[in-house]
Amino acid sequence: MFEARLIQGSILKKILDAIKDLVTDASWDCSPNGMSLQAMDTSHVSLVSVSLNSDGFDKYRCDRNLTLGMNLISLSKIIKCAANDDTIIIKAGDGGDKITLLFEAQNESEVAEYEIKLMNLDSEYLGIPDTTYNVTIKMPSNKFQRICRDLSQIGDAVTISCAKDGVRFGAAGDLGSGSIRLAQTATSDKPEDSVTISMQEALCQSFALKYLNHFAKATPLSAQVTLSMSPDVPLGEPLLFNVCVVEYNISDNDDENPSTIGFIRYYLAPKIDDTDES
Amino acid sequence: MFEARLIQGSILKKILDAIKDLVTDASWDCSPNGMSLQAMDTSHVSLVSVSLNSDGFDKYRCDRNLTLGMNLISLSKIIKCAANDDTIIIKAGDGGDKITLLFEAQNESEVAEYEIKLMNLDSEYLGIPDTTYNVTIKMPSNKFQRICRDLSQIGDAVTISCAKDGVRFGAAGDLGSGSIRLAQTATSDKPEDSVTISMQEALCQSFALKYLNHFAKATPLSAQVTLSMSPDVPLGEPLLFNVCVVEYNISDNDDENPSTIGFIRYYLAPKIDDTDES
DNA sequence: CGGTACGTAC
DNA sequence: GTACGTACCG
Repeated sequence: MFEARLIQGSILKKILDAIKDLVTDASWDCSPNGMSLQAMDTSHVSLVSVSLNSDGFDKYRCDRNLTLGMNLISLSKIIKCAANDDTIIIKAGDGGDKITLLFEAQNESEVAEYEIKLMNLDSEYLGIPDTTYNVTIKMPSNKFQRICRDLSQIGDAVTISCAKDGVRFGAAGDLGSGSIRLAQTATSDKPEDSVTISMQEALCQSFALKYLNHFAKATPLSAQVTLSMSPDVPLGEPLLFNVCVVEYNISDNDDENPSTIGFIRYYLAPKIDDTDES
Repeated sequence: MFEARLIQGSILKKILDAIKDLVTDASWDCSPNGMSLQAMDTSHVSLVSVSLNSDGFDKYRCDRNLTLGMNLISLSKIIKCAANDDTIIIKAGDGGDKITLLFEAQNESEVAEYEIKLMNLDSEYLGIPDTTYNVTIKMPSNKFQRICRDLSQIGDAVTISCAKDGVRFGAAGDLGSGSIRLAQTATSDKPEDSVTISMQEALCQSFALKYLNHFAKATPLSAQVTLSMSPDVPLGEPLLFNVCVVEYNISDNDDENPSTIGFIRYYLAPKIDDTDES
């Protein structure tokens, strides 16, 4: 028996918006600690990881571990049937082949019930690197989204150059080139708008904007985004251990005392400057 | 060395929106007096002229005359990367093959820098007629845009009939016909909404709505538009000397004391009632 | 200026 | 049907 209740159902809508264009099928792993999902994107280039703590739910019960494989496009369609202010309840029986979603309106006079068929998905093991990142950039998520969108006009890849006092996002293409420089903000600035850089050594890496634009769809989840990177490791090291992590906290925003109930992390390998690729 | 600084960068965004669908490539002529651009539209039917006075900029320096040929679609893409409240700085070196655009955010902690490659464009001489127009109609620009859009539903051409007390815009087509009559407003009305007619003799001419709809994209630049025309000259006279001019002033709107910093003018020959054309 | 909504293009 | 860009509204 599994049951999870989230008063602020709009959080689930935002999570689905943030991953459904990247991953079509995935399994939610449910344990007494919470629900989580890991999956490669369709082109097997990036990796998405969602984690929701059990104590972030308004009610959470998980008698034994479950793996709920499903089509995320279908889940997204169903979740869109909930109003933004609905309470969402996810239910699953042990060993069942479906989950039930309940959408309760605030006045409780209306309840919608949807069922989604589950799928048996090959549970590919996803080795998420347990790396310590030397460079961490925390910045307004809408600014990050805007920068990625703007630079997509210029080229396919963004080059991120980071120093202690600021970070530069650059791109180049047929029509010219562009770059945006952000200075680290004073600590007195309000937290939402702050740009915070934490680093041991300078860094310069390139990433495919196509994926970053997909990641940036998580912007409604959090006012700030955290980019974590490490300078290039020596050639020959496996690429998976040298990635960029784009992380958004999932918070209960409507509450008077907002609390983080989980996170969504995207992992992307840097684009190697290889003249072979067009 | 050329440098022009415009605090209200949104003006440049509006100018590009007003011309990019009509002209793909064009040269900006920069002189100590200001920047200007003249170009025929892609189908060589209409003519666009943009002029920005040097004293309309917040800083302007032009050591020697420059011709900056560029793709306006590319320029428009880059300009879209500026926020509406950014300050835009245009820089060009003498004889360089690129210009630099700087977008400064209001808080100055963010600076974007874009470079656009320049092109060598054939500088076709554009004989802009130095005509005195006998009929001038000044009216709200949004009303003109709406009339052109509405009449496009009816037919391909608008017939403008003007008398001292008012003007009529008419069109006819397969599904029927339509016409809008505007009376000259009392002088007491507020300037933005006023309709002002100045003329020596009555006039009736037709114009292709396709082009007028393109011209009307300059509507965000100015609350009023001026249509200038002359009655038909005798047959046999060259058509270029008998055109309609659609003019929008370019103003610094946000300022407490708004000032005109330039204009955008569109020239279009009347559509001759010729049964040969379909 | 940010968010939502609509319309268009893929 | 989905995703993007544009337009309007708050």
